[in-house]
Amino acid sequence: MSRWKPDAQGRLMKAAIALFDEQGYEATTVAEIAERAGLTKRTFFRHFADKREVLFSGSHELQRLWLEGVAAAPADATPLAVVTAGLDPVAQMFTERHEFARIRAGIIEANPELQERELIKLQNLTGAITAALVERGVSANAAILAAHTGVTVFHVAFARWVEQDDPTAFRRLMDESLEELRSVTAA
Amino acid sequence: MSRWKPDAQGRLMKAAIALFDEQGYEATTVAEIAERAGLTKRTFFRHFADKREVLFSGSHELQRLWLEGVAAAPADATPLAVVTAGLDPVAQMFTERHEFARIRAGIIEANPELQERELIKLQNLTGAITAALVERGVSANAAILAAHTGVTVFHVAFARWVEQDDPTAFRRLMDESLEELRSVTAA
DNA sequence: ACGTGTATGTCACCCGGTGTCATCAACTAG
DNA sequence: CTAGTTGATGACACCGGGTGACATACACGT
Repeated sequence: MSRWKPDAQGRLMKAAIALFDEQGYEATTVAEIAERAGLTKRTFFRHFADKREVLFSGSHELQRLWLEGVAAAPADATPLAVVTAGLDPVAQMFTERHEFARIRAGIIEANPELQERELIKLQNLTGAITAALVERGVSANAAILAAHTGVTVFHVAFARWVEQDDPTAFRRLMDESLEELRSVTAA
Repeated sequence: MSRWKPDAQGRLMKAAIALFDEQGYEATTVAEIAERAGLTKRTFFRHFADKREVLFSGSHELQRLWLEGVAAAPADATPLAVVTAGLDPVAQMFTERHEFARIRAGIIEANPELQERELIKLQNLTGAITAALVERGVSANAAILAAHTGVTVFHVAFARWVEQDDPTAFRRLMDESLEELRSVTAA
């Protein structure tokens, strides 16, 4: 027996999401979240850098999966093909978590603070993908634009995916968005 | 004679930028900014929704100019051509403020909080351009992707522009970024 | 001269976030 | 078995961002 109940971080995340969903993000204090998890405010901030971060621990996993897909792309693939090679594992992960993603997206949509955090996570992701491309020998300019394009496709498709009911539609929605983007940018 | 010194908002902006540049964003308190402007903390928050916003009052002007350019685009232009029609007035405005833009960009680059705010301003801009396109009869999907593309081009070119010394290079850098993006997305 | 509107000041308050020290079970060394 | 160490947590004081409520004093129209 350990001294503390296990998985304090997970308890905090669950308590936070439940409270945000019940009564809203702003109306929920960190002390409330901690209390529901059987902990204190000070301990919350030992596990999460700030109140928003409790909703974004998954962004690391997203980045890891995407970069795995990038690393697995064939050596002769175009920069954009390398980026989109990351979409397969990503789609798979999200498909298994459609309901959770919807609840979380609803919370974020209602709060500009949380949208800001989401956007900077996507920008960090863009930066990581750019670095991976440069590592493969892609020029800095092409890398940054290919990464931006891929993340935009993900972002747009994600928004469409949470708005509809089919959990398996994510991969298809990303392909459609990419096709539409191609047709928009075609001179 | 009016009771108060004129342009309280402008004084607050100038005081804020000076202090952020001198001693950093985090190290500067709102009370300090207000004091340098001859006002109080409470009055600062009557002019700006929060501490970050004092650096972003220009985003409204950017959006206004861009949308003007969009409105002036020929009726038969492609969605992306409509979006990029906004880049002319935008480039002109920034060209006249290269030095200011550099200082401000330096402050923002040093602070994740400020980067978040910048990103959501760009997202708001994307939304406004999307709405303008839909208003012109463009489909929602094409509109959102064309707007994202245009804002990405602006964003990438802006970062390159503040890193070099020629104030007049902005328009050219945007054209180059757009060309690179086209070549990246070309199947 | 008298109300009305408006930008500001004052003050009290809440909450997010941090630094510091104490606590106490689990582990490890001897 | 005992003593020292480690590591997650609690307790507490504190700072700064942000807000609500009320007071103040000039400008302006009547």
